[in-house]
Amino acid sequence: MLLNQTVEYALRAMACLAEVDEGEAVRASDLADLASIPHHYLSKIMRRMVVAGLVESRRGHGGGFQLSRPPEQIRFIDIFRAISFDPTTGGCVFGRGECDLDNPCSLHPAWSEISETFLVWSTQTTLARVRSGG
Amino acid sequence: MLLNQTVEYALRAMACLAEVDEGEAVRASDLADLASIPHHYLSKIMRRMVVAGLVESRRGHGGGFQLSRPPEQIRFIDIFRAISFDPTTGGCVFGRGECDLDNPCSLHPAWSEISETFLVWSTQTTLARVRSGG
DNA sequence: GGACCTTAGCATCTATATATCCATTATTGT
DNA sequence: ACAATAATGGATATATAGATGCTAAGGTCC
Repeated sequence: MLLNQTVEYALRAMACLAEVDEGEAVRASDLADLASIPHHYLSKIMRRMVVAGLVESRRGHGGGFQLSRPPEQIRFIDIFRAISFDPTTGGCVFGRGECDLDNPCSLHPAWSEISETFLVWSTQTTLARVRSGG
Repeated sequence: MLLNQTVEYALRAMACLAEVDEGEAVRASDLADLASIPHHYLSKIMRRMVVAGLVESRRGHGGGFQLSRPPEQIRFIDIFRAISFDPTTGGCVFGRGECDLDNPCSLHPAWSEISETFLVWSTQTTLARVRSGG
């Protein structure tokens, strides 16, 4: 798969949250079932979403998780960064410090092409895309 | 980073091989220095390239590795598949069996957009791109 | 044939990602 | 106040990725 397991889980969980009515909290265990994610592991992931400010949590009876703002204001890249998966920090594929736009390594052009594309996609795609299904 | 470490190493090593003159073998240790890859780890990666038929190896004095065919005939996806990183086998991000084009999950459209893009890129980009630097 | 070079293969070790368990804390409803 | 509910946090287990070391096997050169 293109992304790692945790990133995939996070995306799925957030997509599920975006599908439920706003103002309604979803319990961690329900979310786990809904998105087919190991219950306990999901808790850890959701915590990171809360810390990043993407999700609000309520404890106690009737509690659960819900998006802290409208789906159209939550970009995929926000979710990625919330779990420390930052596509922009890749740097040179060669790992060479001296590689930059002025003095690019041989892989640079081909690499930045796809890397830029991914960055743009994750910046422009929001959870609203999920709800509309478009 | 977008790709995992091993995929990145493989890409770097192959790019280095593509840069040297054809017909000239590069020793594993030289290649490791050139591409900044741990020596012993590179050996394992190169073995996979040999098994996949992308690279030929010669033992003994004057031996080493070299591409088994011209750079323009080695696609990035060939390299990825050689180390079991196959971007096409991702399937549904939701992990739902019932998700397909007729009955897509809510993440499907957004997801297949970037996933298709990556597939096309890795299929159309070859090591020739590395040599020309374009 | 013998000395030397270089990949091949295996076994192992460490780090990180992934997953689980359990006690604790906060909140709600009665 | 009490009991039930649900997130939180820490400790720990398991799997996989990443890295290393050593010996064997194959090849070159004199």
